[in-house]
Amino acid sequence: MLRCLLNRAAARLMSERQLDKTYDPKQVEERWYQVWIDRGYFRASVTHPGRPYCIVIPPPNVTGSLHVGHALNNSLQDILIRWRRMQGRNVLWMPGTDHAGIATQNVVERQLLAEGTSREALGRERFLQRVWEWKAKAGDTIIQQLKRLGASCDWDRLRFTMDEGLSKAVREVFVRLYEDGLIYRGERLINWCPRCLTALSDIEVEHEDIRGKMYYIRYPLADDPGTALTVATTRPETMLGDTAVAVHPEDPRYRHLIGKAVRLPLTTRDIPIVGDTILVDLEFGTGAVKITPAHDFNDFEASERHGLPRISLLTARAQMDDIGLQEAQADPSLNLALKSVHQARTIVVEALRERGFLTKVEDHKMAIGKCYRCKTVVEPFLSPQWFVKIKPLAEPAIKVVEDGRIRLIPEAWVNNYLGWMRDIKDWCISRQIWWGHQIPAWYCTSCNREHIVRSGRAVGTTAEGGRLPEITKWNYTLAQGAQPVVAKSVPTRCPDCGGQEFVQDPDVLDTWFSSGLWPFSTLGWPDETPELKTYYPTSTLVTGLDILFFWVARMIMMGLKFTGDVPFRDVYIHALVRDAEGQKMSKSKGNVIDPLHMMERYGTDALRFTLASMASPGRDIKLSEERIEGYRNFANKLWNAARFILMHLDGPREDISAAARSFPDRWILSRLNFAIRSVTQELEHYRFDRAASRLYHFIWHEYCDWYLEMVKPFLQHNDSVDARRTRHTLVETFETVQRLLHPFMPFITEEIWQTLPHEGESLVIQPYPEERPDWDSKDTEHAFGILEQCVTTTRTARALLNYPPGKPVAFFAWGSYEREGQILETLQGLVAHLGRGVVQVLPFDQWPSSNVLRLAAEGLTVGMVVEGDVDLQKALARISRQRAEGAAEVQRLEAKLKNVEFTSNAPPDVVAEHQGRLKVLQRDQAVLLSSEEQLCAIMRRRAP
RNA sequence: AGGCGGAUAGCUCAGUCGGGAGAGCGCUGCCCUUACAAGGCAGAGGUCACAGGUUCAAUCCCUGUUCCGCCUACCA
Repeated sequence: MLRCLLNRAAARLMSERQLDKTYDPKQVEERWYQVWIDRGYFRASVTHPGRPYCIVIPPPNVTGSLHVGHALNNSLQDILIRWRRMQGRNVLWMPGTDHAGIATQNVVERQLLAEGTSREALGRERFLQRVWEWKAKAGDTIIQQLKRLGASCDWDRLRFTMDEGLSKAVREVFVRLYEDGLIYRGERLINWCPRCLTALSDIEVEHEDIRGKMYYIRYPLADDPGTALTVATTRPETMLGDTAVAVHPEDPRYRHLIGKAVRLPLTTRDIPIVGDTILVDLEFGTGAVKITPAHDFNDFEASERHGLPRISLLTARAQMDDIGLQEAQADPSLNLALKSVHQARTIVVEALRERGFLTKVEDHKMAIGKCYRCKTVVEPFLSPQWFVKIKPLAEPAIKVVEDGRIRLIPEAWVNNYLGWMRDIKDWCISRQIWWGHQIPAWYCTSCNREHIVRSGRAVGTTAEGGRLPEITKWNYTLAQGAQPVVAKSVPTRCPDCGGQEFVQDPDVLDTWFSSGLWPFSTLGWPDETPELKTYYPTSTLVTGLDILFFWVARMIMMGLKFTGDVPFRDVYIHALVRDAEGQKMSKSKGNVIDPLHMMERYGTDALRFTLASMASPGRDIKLSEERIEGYRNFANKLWNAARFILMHLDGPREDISAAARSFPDRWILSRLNFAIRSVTQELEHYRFDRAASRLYHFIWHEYCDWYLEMVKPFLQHNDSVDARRTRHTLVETFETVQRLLHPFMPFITEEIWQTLPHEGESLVIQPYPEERPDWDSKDTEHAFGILEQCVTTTRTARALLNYPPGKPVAFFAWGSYEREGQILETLQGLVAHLGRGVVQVLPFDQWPSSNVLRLAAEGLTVGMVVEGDVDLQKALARISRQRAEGAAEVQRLEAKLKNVEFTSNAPPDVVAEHQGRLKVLQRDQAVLLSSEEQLCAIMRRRAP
């Protein structure tokens, strides 16, 4: 015990001179990242040699904070980027942030609320100033966190979606689309968030199933109140806005009623009965459908088909609107004005019931839409909005994916993408918020006409409501505090009426409008910059599937339209990160794994490696802290391998020809080459998980568990030829390992690499390992297989029999001496070293020789077949025969064996069960095993 | 409602020629062997969801069923 402690103390003294015993990420990461930045390794230049390789970062919200989804997304990008950089490509990783319109505005509005004020109170200009201030303050956070993650972006090129350059691109795109007739303004039914007070596009609405109710309401015929049509609805409060009832023209129940009218309950209005094949499903409900054009998308379309009026019952805050109620001729005694939708429903249902119109209420499963930013229930809302006519843009975007000019990885998403694109609806791009790119549309105050210009400058404000063009009144009324700004300079003169004053549209563009331009706007478009020429189309896009439609689809459409080329070649789509239970991470559930906390605790490399190893295609990632801990241990393992190697490097190194290399050296080079080949292949196929797993297995199990163990005897005598050569291979292989692993674990590999003998100033710019066919050695790997079996067999037998660790074990092999036997003989030293204790290798065909028996008499004896074609039954028969014929010597020795018995007849079931497997039978039976097919011999320890 | 994905060890998951059932974590036993106890060695543990079919042979291919997840969606 004492000796052990002393040994450990001595070892610690020795090692502390070089590296600490455990890897401490903290003091390594910051230091190296600063060096990399200072030396400009991440800087891209169009003049760099090498084929361009470019990734544009999915820009995170400028005021956001790094969550685990970012960590995954950016770890994978950094792996690709570092790998390609080391391969000598001209690499650009373009970083940037997104202004994230609604999300950011909401954040600042919450701050204002806490201060007891509001954006309306501040007014548009001061509010925007406030957001810019917040952006200046918080905008750096996410960037610093990405740096912490090791992201090797070219930070000098950092862009923001509301930069002047990018804003210019946005206006240019808007104008060109307008000129091409692909942008239009119109009063349409859109999705409206009554909390954010803005329109949303279709995909910004999240659907959620709820248990609702279906209400059946009688609509009496106007000319025959005794007869009634019964309609079914889930939203009875909107019935006041009905402007027709539809039935199927082939429905025998109702077809004779088409053209007649019903008296709408709770109102004094008569509304027509129309025939409609699209809206009405004969099988569903009662077969009669109320048409409420201002509050339902289908009904809106039906109203277009039949030329029906639209009555909007709701205010922007989703309250019952006084004017709308009057228009609907609703019974004033109901007192619905300014009641919420929910209250209105109660009132209307109660009134219908009292007056005998409500015939039935039943449970009904239905879906409601919620705002993706604030989860408020959205309302279909009639309002003037800007739209992009999307079909002409979608068609080429479908084609490039069909053609394979853009590859989606995994391919499973192709169908999803195509299906969505083929069914795509016009894109509502106007938002009634303030934070974003204001729409470059100006209205003449005299004639109301709109003018779209590339640049417009406001020169004076007016509070005169009278000066507002009719066309913008709704928008300005809604945006209280947004003072109309009059422009006298641009456009200079209204071409239609000669008017000289203009008011800009107060709305801003959907955030995704500007991020849709990201791949080319960040490279300088619309100018023909060298960057654009060099790096566009970009190479790979790495993104989560949650923004496939929001962002990726728009980039493809915009890229094709404005550059005539695809924005990227490959789209790698990774999964969502969930918690260990598979739940979506959210702050409210409290199941968030904070990547910053993980980096702090386990090191950035461990986090990155975890995320990479879990990035299997087609499955969500269930992240757990234990997993990260496991890879922290992996980093530590690597670290200690480095310590071991450094500890043995004091001494000369000698390069030698391949032929003269030692067995362990030849073996590890062959395995290393295999690792290089597979890691590279897996990366080319975006199989980060497999690449990571190969690295893990190679480094831990092949390199550390076997190679470093095998090498120890070679290093015993410091100046020996063996030691000199081994040192050379140690450096050669371990340096290669650092390069191979660097894209995954950039920090620890740099730290280790710098302490190894090396050429060059940083691992970041070293070449990535390439295949070395001359390192391949099938023979060596075959021999290693035999060695491994011998060693494992010995250890297994020893463990199961509780055989003392230090006591010798005899080992004998069964096979042809010329082949495997000879191999084993040459590896005797290694078998002895790895198998612990004294091991003798004997050709098995001498068995039972006196040598073997002598060993057996002394202790545990292990034998195995090393050649595949031994017939078990025959072999066992031979053993019996030899014993029966009985060399006197054999019998004499056998008699001496107190506790070991040789069994010449393996039980048939044992043979059947264990044939071909390296396996020990039972606790009291030692042995023995096989190479490929055959069980070989069984020794039984007698019970004491 | 449609589409897609998944179901393999206690847990999380690999397994893309149709022939060997695997890894990590967890668990059990032994071991502080001079790189590493965040370690080493060994071990237990599976009807590859279910039912059919094709085949000499199926975790893998086909059909159907069940359960879970996701995406899309205008059934009032």
